[in-house]
Amino acid sequence: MLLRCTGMCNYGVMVTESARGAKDETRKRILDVAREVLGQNPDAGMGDIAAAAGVVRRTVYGHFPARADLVRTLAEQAAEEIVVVLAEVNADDVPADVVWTRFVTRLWPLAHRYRVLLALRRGEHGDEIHTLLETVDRILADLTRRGQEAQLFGRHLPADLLGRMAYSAVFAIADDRRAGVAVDAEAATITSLLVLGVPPSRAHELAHLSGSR
Amino acid sequence: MLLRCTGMCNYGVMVTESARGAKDETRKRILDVAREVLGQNPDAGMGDIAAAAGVVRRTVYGHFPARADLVRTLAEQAAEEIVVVLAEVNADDVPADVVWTRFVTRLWPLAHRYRVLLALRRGEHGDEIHTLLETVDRILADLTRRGQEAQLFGRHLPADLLGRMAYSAVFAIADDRRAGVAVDAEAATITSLLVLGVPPSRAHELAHLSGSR
DNA sequence: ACTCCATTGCACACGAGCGTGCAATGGAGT
DNA sequence: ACTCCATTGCACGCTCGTGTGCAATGGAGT
Repeated sequence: MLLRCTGMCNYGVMVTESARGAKDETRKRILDVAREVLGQNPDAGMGDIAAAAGVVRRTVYGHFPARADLVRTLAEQAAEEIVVVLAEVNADDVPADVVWTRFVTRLWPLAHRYRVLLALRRGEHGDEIHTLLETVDRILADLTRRGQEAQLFGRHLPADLLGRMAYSAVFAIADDRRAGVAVDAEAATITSLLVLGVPPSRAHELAHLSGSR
Repeated sequence: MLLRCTGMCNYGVMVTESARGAKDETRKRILDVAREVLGQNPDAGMGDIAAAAGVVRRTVYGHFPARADLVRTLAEQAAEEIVVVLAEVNADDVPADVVWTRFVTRLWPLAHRYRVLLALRRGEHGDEIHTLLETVDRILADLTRRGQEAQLFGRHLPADLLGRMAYSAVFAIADDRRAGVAVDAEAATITSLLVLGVPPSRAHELAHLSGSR
């Protein structure tokens, strides 16, 4: 009952390396699979995840004491990755619409990894996840506001909501099963720019430049 | 075990009117409350719904033999209402962008009623609801295609996906708790038009005309 | 007063998912 | 060979939501 260790414990002790390596590998696989499974069905149980990962339910509990821990880890990873991308792309001396274009372009290939965030936003853990995405939302709101003040983005919606709409549009596109044709990064970029109120011609121009980079 | 009667049975027999009237009233209240409750939390149980409706759990089962029947009824109602609005608004001799504007304007005041559809689309009943919305999606896809062919809408996305994006944008706006300011129909209309690739100036013009009708 | 009947307030059985405990297995490192 | 230790397999107990059964209540219509 002393120091509950959720996840990474005795590092620095570093046992034989490959023994621990095996365990980490399993843990990683569980996380990868869980991201996929929960992305398609947020209500999937530990049993489903375990089966999909090729292990027994009991094993999952060996890595994550509770289902909530697994979900939280997943959400934290996703939010963290997005923040990193955002930090790399966001520069004050670059026009907001260009920043946004680069952001979406960078985000797109990873978008399927974050379906879990969208799927989880509603349902059970709404509040916890909302907290995790607060940082993302704030950065996005600032960027959007900057774009509005530079007359690059529209003012049809308040900045915070507008930012949320624009990037949830990206996820919505990536999310859409039953796409007749495969949708590419350029289409997603254009759509999100349109949401922001960027004129179609400019949106195409931006997306095309970024796409052929 | 003979003829299972889910919902409206012995009509035409019409018992004393107010006795049945009382029951229908309760049923209606349950549906109204369930729409609200399930809209906020798709995983809400029969107990939650009953409590919110001010009745006992057992009573709900008196009106809907199973939880699935309740949600199906809700989904059917919502889909039906949307189809009706669409039918009233959609005319071949009216430009697609005008039709769309009228559609969103008519839909907006009722949008909160249909959050349940969005909330239910993922989770448990995805397939059933998908079927119900097939009609809506088809009409929307046709309309969108018509707009694209008339050069009114963009071609950045295939027509079916574009249509879905545009009207899910409306629901997304209506859905957004934590809106600093109340968002009005005009803002929602503009946003969905932008998604469709309508130039901002034209989008504002359309939304404004429809708003001051 | 008498009769319907919608609602109530318990009772129960059932299934599903969670989280835990513990002995057994088996592979990789020494 | 011997030792770790991650994984397994099966055992529980627990909670929670579902759906059903049945007698009791009480109000509204006659």
